[in-house]
Amino acid sequence: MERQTITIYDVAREAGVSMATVSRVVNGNPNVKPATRKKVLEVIERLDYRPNAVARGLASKKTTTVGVIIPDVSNIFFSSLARGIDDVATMYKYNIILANSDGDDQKEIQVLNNLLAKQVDGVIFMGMHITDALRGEFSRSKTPVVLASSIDPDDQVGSVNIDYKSATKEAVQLLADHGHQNIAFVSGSLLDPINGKERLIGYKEALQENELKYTEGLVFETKYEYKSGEQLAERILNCGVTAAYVVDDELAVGLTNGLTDRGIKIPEDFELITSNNSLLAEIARPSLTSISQPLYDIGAVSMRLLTKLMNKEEIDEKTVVLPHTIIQRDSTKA
Amino acid sequence: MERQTITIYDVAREAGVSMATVSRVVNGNPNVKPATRKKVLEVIERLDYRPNAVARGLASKKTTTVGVIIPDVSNIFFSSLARGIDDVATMYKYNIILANSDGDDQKEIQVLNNLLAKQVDGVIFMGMHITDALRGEFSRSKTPVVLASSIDPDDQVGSVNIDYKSATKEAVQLLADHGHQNIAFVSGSLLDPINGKERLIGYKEALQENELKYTEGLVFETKYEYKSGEQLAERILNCGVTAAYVVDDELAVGLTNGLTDRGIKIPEDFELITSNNSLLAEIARPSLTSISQPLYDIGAVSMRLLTKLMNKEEIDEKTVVLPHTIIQRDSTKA
DNA sequence: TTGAAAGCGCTAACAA
DNA sequence: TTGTTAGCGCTTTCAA
Repeated sequence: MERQTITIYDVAREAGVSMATVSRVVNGNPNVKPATRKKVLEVIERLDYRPNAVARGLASKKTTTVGVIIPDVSNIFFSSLARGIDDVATMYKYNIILANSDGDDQKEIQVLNNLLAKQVDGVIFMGMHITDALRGEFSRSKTPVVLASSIDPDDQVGSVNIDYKSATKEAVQLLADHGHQNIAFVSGSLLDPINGKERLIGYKEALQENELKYTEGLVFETKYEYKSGEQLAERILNCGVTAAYVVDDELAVGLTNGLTDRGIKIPEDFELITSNNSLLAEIARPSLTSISQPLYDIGAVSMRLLTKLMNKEEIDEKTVVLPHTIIQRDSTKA
Repeated sequence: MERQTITIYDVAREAGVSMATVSRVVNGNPNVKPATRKKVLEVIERLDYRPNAVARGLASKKTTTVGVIIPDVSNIFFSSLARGIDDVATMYKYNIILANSDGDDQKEIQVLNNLLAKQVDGVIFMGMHITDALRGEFSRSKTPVVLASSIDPDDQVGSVNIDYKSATKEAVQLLADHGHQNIAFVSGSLLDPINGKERLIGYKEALQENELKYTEGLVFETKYEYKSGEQLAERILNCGVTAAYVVDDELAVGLTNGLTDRGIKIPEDFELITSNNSLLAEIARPSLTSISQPLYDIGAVSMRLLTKLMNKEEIDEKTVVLPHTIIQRDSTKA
């Protein structure tokens, strides 16, 4: 009783038409007489025929699948992007192959090649920085690539981001407006362009416009982890800091809890602004004032852009910048 | 200057061997003379040949891809599972196609069929409940299926879970030990077997063993959302409840914050235990005592089980039950 | 150890 | 409107 796979050929024979005709009705080609279409559809139904997407992919050179390279799905920041990507992908009848890279340069390349071997029609990449090697792989493949919430100095590929520099500047400005003299910049690796090029510059500009001195001692480089934030509390206090701009929510919550555990009152004694407005910012106590990056939208728009690239549609602008706002919560004074 | 795709045929010609031989060396078939292998490898390198996985899939009827149906990647509970799945998948050279279902019965079926059309070698399903329709689809396809953190009364397919009943019982026991008379059971839909069959029974058993009366009024059915938890605080207090077992972390944090906002001191006036030990339980203030489900491991073990199923290996037990513990934090008294 | 050749299930000219 | 016929790029007998 082995279940026999029904092929297009079986349907053609049963319906008394050619494979081509069956293929046409399956693909919604209008050049089929209604009566024929009806007959074929009936047979398809009766035989429970399901087209084999792999064969289709080989013949048409389209897999309706896109590769998504993500540092870590279990990180709420990236998974929010991923959700936006998948929803739009589904909307356009694509599936996504999701591959975790841990932000590791080697893995990223390996994963990319694996994805290309699977003939994905496009790739969405999330990562903190783009190595030359990776850039090389991108450009030698003809497969369209879009960076989601990742920036590349020379934008050969599409990308969707917010204006990190301005956003940071606004956040730091808000802190300066509240009279803080020592405002910390709490970041992940400064080698990542979003931190080192965009945000840090925004931070410096804001300081400058408020006639505050920039000191390297107030720039804290650490990991995007809850624990790291917690541990940072002590060091930050020792530096006489009274306000901080933090680039990551998990880190920010760690810092918040670390400060609170040391008896610091937020926002009375210390004000803090985080960057991603993920659920964590809302959940934390006190809840965290945050730059609102439209994470879901960044994912969604990235995928939308990718569909255009895959269709070779005319693109007005390969580099999309989405608007951001600042959501005031309880980690800053009203 | 169109980049010509290099096929196995090109390699064969350049190396002066047949396609079959190239195929053998690519697939590591030992029946190739070392000298020949070397020659072929050189040509592959020189031409930068990359095998087309789609063609391979069509010819071999294996895609080295598995489908993963997930209610929502952006939910930390599921994304933790997903991470475990992907890591093991990578280890065994599989890729995952991730598809969000929103836990919607219709979508689940649609997504499953889509995945099967793509000829995935196996499917991992996460979802709160399995409808008959879905069960039907599972059994009529020959593709192996594993449920990750989802239970099915008649276990036709593989599954990996913890013992929800016992875990719940232990949690409620701990609350009863602390002298609480009115312990709430805060759940998602009771129609979902994990809640309605497993956990609720564990709750009832614990009550019974402590000679506490079971009242429907102390069973709260709501959504797995932060907001829902927050809103529940008022209702719960009105019922004279002094302790709660909550099935979901997001919900639990919502409830915790809702209670705290109303001036309730946790754990002094109210004790609470949650179920998933995700990052949220750690981040919340007070931090939440939680059943520790090894989420990553459940995902990892599910995928491992699936590889066995796909290889038609002998399985000792299709239904895996992983151990759980209770992590004591600050939402319960020491 | 190697090669020839028949598919895998479908799409897409091209012809009719 | 429909059918014929090449492939798509690879794996896998079967023979040599």
